[in-house]
Amino acid sequence: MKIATWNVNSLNVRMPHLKQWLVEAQPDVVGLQETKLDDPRFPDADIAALGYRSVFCGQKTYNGVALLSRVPAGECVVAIPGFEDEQKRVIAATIDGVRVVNLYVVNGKAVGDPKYDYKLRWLAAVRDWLAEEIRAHPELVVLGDFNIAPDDRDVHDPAAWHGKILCSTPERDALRALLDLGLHDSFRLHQQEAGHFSWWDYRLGGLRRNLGLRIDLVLVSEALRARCAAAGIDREPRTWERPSDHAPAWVTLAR
DNA sequence: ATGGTGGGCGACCCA
Repeated sequence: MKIATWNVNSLNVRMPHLKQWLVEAQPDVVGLQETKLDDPRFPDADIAALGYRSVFCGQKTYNGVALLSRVPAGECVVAIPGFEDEQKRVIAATIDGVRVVNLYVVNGKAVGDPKYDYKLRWLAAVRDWLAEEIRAHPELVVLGDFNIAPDDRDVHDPAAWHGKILCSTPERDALRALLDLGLHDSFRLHQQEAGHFSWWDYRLGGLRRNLGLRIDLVLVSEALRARCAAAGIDREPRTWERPSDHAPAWVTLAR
């Protein structure tokens, strides 16, 4: 079972990319972020033609998340319980017996910005929610655009990024609090090397100069850890014409 | 040099 995450930065623009990548990568489950489509505009028929069911929770212009799956998704949840939030950033469902939570974590803009405070409050609410989810569903995958680079190996220039947005200690502590629920960064179960990234800024020739961060993660619960056979990042779609600024990240779970 | 590119929308906001 191959499970992936991809921030597509507008599903309208990126449908051709998504199609090509689905054919090539053959994932069983995909969490999408930044679809930027309200629900009536979600292209579920086009995606069904590619062999995937869709559940989705979107809004116009900003945010928007979806889960695509080969088999039907059940028990779908589209908000953090008990947390007032206008922004469509979460969708969870049970697929083939695995609970999958797809997050589009708040970017935060800059340390100290009001959006940064919202990011930390949002992550605290997610932590409380996931504590309940992992209790109810021990076989849990939490994936998405976390907008946090877990440690300095995940940053092209740790000195330049030190303390900055996506790398600050409170953000990393908030991610740590999620991992402390009993989740593992699947990529680091298989790869310890620095310099593997999932996002490159459109500006400054970010991809060409490899000015990247690894902020797109697939976390697996302890109960799934032994089944986690491989993990990786598909850099290639980032090199295609008119790409998303993010690359897909994935994990395969053995039966 | 506090820049730059991209998406969506509608003449700025978000990343």
